Amino acid sequence: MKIKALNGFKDIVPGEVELWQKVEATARDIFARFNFNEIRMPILEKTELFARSIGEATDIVEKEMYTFADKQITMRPEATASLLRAYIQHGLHVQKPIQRLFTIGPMFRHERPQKGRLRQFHQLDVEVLGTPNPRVDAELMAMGAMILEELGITVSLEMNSLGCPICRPVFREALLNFIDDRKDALCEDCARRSKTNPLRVLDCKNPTCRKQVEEAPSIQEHLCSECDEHFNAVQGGLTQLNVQYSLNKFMVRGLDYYTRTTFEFITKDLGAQAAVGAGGRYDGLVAKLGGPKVPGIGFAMGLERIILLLQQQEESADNTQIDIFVAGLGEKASELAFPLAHKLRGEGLFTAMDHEARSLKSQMKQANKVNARYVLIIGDNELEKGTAVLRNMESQEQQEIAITSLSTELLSIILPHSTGGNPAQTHDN
RNA sequence: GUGGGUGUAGCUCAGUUGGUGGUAGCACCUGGUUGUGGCCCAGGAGGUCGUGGGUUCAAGUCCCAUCACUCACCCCA
Repeated sequence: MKIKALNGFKDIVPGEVELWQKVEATARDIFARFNFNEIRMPILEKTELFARSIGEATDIVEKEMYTFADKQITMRPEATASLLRAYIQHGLHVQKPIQRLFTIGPMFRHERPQKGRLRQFHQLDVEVLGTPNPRVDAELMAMGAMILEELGITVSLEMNSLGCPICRPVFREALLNFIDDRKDALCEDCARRSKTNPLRVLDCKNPTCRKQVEEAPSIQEHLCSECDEHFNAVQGGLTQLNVQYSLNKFMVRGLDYYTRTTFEFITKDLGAQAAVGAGGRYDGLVAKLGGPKVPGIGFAMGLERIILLLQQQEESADNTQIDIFVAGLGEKASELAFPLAHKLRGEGLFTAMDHEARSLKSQMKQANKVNARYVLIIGDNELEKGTAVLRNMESQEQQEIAITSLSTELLSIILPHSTGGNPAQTHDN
């Protein structure tokens, strides 16, 4: 009986992992350009943290969390709660009044898996803490758009405001009245939602609900003057930054903590899982978790969904490269080649070699397969002469090099990777 | 949690009315003269036909169950 990965859990194997590296590298690069700092948190937290931040009555907390009940600890279903906990615990607001933070890592939710939805999935998550400035809202959306754009993913950005503790209850009341008038026409789910989280009735997918809801009151017309001013300023900022967006009065959030600005990056190409990224402002949350009274805003993107979109676009995967393949022929030569390869690696060369004592033809094939730029051939002939043969795989030219000065000679001929970085990133040229 | 679809080689898949598992493609290994890659050719290796029952002289094929995967609902990134 073979042991397989758990349902909803996936391995990322060579050939696919290169795409992940590309996405993460692009995101990190852009985070740096926007002056964000990385933070990493543990995966396990006290269950209470998520109950308090995400909301007791949300689906995530009610039935989707991986919890060790006896220990009252839970594997994080999202990043914001953990990040804020760390922010509060380390007093980061004292060190710097405005913190711009990002994190990348796995999240866990026990849902039925489907396309673009796994039980362990990965998010990149961004939070700006310490300022209510609407420019930050616009800047964040612009950054999210830039990441997706540089990856070559086309999405639309939809935005709404959910108001604040002052104006949202007023709107909620108006909405409840509206729903009450036509509750018979709404689907079962919406009947339930109207009690638990009436705002969610607005984004029901059921066509008849949708039709009913078209006439529903708009939150955008119920905003208090501060929220309305903020909402307008965010839109002004987006225009200044030349970010395309559309307003969607039906867009609400499943998590309790959002206030004012909310937004989603939507794609048409992922079936039911349309949201590639989503986020919004949560001005009361830090205080609610016992921290300072600072506003915050953030968003998360689903890496699996981004990867799926990239895979749909182009089958181009990796081409990792090797600087030199060391081919030893015969026992004596291999005896010399083995430590030589190690030395080259120490010098910074990406070096491959085969330990199975195979034929030269076979080793050449391998060298070709791993994309080696050069092959160094050491056999009995060479040992006698005190030389080795260096073959340029592309030009097919070969030259002899004295074994005594081998590594310095090689280094001068084979320039190490100019980027010095991950070979997966050098595939552009 | 609720529905639908699909399970044959590492991957993508053939498999006729039940009659010994494929000459299929990709990938892998070894060869095509003595020590040179990509192309081509030849050979090789690789499978408890998801699992467990049942019908039958005979089941990959029919029936039941179960598990897994997958899509959708729900929810969300």
